[in-house]
Amino acid sequence: MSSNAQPSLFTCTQQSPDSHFNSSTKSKARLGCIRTPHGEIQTPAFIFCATNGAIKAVTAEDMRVERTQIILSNTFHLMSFASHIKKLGGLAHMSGWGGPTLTDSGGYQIFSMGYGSVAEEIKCNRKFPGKRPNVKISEDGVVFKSCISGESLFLSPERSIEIQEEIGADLIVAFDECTPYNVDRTYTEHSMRRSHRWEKRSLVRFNELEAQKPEYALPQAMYGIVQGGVYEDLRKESCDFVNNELFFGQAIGGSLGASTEQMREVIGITMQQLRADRPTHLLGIGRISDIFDGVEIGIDTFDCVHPTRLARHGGALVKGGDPHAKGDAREHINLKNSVYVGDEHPIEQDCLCQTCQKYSRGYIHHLIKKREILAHLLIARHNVRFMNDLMADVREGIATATLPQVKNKWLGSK
RNA sequence: GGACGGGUGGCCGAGCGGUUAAUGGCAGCAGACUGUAAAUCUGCCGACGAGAGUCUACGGAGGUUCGAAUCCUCCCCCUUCCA
Repeated sequence: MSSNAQPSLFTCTQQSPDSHFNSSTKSKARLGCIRTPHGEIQTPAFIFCATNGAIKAVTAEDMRVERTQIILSNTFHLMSFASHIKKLGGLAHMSGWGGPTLTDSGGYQIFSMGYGSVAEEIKCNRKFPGKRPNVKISEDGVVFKSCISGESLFLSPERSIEIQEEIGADLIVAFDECTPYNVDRTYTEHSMRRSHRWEKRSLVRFNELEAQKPEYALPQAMYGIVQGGVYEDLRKESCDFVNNELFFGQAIGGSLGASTEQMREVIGITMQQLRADRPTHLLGIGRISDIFDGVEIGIDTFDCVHPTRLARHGGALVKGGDPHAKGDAREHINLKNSVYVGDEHPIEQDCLCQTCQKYSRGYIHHLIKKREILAHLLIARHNVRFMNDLMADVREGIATATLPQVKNKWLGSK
């Protein structure tokens, strides 16, 4: 390991030229580079979720082969293992990945551990108000009752940062609470202010730990998080907070609303307020269309479980969406569907992933039906490459002012 | 030849007088999935019908009963045990 590693650095290498995304909106898409002790990330980039320190169903080697730049793991899921990770050489080394990594702070679990179904609560109108018997939040921090083991776990800003220091990711995230959609404004406001206080404490602890680090230890860099739910004034207040604290980067978190339209609106408002000299991450978002929306307003990085989870459920991402989809257009094909029986074509004819080089849809369909694990590996691998190629194309589109054409290629002209 | 236990929808398997077109599971057919409690979850799944609904169904044939997959009789198959 390098003994004199430089701290992480973000440079914006190209602000979008005067390419107009549509007649009325100027694109704020930009190219950048995040240099970390474990390597560089060309942005816009997609970050894959390796929650437990592993991408589900894809080896680190295969992630690399399929042109992955960075992966993300989770403080909450790794907290009881963190000291061992340090002994094992840190997240990047231990996992065989070796490249740039990021850890999320565990703030999302304050939310997800509280509610059974994450997706329903974060954006949909759940019929009943959320009650969270498994999570107790106080000013000090959060006690989680693990629904798996039943044990009580405690996370605070200081604890989260200490754990993230042990895990050793290049990029770490301040401890916050991801606010649900279905809470009132008062809750969102109080939660946001508490998250701000927590983020300050995160920063204090982070700076202490960085200052104490021995020569050989790799420096880390911290992201602040913007909260405020769907409320414009709260988002602004939160942006002001993040802008004024000494974070390396900034992430947009919390509930982004109940619909794609609302999400665009919330992110749009937020991006108008955030400073432009820091790398900006959009937490938890990763549909193809959402990525274009985000890139257009200047988001640099995204992370999402969608590509890898979808793969395990039989969904393979395809350019232009599913030609067989009956209802709403969707961005993937469902290889479980019987139309793929005996289909000799690869998932995508022009895809260069290892799966598409060798395996047919018909074979993968068969593997899914027989519940062979290999199905997960093959589809996940394709989806990983798909996202990486998408982002590479997006970067190319920004560089050559052809982003609208790139968007059309990946989303179809519908 | 005798005794015992069985034969239920594509398969396995509950039910043992009415609320049963018939619990479950598997298989099948779809859908969902956005800082991973997720190799998960949801719906459909006898036939015809868009639907209301109408048929046909628990080995076969009779019978008892207002009413039978469930009780009785005979027959046909199968398991195990005894000769």
